[in-house]
Amino acid sequence: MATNADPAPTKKPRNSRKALKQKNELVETPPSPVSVKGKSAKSFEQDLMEMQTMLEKMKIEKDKTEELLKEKDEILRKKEEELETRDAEQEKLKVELKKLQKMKEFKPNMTFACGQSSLTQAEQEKANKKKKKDCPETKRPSSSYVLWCKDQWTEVKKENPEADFKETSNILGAKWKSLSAEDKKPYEERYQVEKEAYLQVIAKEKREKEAMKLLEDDQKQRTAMELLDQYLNFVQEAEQDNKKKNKKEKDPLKPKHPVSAFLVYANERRAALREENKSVVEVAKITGEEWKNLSDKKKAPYEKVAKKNKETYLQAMEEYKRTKEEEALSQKKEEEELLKLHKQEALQMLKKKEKTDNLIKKEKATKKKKNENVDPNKPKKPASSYFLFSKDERKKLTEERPGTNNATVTALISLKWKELSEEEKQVYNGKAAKLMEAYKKEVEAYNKKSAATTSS
DNA sequence: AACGCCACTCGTGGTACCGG
DNA sequence: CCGGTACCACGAGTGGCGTT
Repeated sequence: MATNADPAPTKKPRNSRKALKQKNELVETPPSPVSVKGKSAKSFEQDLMEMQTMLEKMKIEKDKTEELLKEKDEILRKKEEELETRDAEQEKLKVELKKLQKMKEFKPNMTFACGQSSLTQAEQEKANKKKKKDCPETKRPSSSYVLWCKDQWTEVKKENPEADFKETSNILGAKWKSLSAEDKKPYEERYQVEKEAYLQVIAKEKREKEAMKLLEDDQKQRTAMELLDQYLNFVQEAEQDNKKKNKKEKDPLKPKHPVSAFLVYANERRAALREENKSVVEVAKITGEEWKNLSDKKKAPYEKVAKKNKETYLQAMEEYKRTKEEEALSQKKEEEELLKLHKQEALQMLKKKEKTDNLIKKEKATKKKKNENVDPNKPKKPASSYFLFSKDERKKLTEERPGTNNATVTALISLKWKELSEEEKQVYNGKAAKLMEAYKKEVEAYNKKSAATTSS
């Protein structure tokens, strides 16, 4: 009975859609039972049938929704699995991150020249700037105009007390323009003197810098090797105590932070609360709550203690800072001494380099002189047979295939020469022999001539 | 005057401090 | 894991100084 009411229930995707439609139809057709009441019993059987089919349909519907639910469950499960794997991945990443962070703590007792150079560059710049401020000879000299301005400023200000900076500048500018060359001369001279001194200082610094760079370059290799060694050691150690928590190394002498009023209170309450078997977290929560509700009057004693703590902390901190500064100062001095030593070493190196450079230069110069000393009139050696062939062939080849590069052309010539028959070679050999004869005659004549000039 | 550089300030976010 | 506080590092913004 019910089977014919159901068109095709077993397949899923399409049916589920149909099921929905059917459901809607069902919802839309409720008047039948209502009308049943009003109408006679003769349609009762019909109603029963209808209800049965309805029931059947609902059953199917239920099955389908159950199936749908199952599918949903499946999807959810998959999602959960995905999340879990993602969590695992995150955990992995965390571990990696921790490793990386650990790597950050790699503190070799030296720095490689690369990093060093960038570091020292920044440091040097800073130091240089500070130096400029500290000692006047490294300061860029003021121009003659500025020097003159310094002299004239107060005077102009006296004459024009109302004038502000801009106006005073304008007056000075006008005055300077009207000044004769002679009046400007002393300032110009002063500027030149200062400039000269400044340039010397700069040149010296530049030279020292160069020398230091040389030294650095030289040390780079050695440093790199040692650094590599240290790094490898570090990696090994890092892997060994990877499980151990790695906290920053702290200065044990540094005074500890003062305990706040709340912490004083919490510490006092802790013992009692722990006796009540409260957990750590509970204790924290309870003390926090209690502290919030505590009146100012009751808080006062704890605050007093905290205040005292802070005072002693500040005192200790001051003392600590002082000793630290002293340490830093002595260390700085040491470093400066070392730098001096390095500088000397570097300068020596530079001298050595300059010496060798000079030697090379000299050698080159003497070679050049030798060449220059050679009489340009002295007959030149004649071209060989291959040279003559090459000249001809090169011309031909470049005409035949323009754009071919020289190296290829030369290679081709060489090949062709090797493939050349004896007869063909003989042509070039003959030409070369003739040239050689002519050359010999020229040399004879030249020798006679030079002998005559030198004897006279 | 115009420009670059430097020191300083301020706000913000992060962290250490204590206890088990 | 919790509380309040102080400190630190860092970036952005700003005023002032030095140089041309």
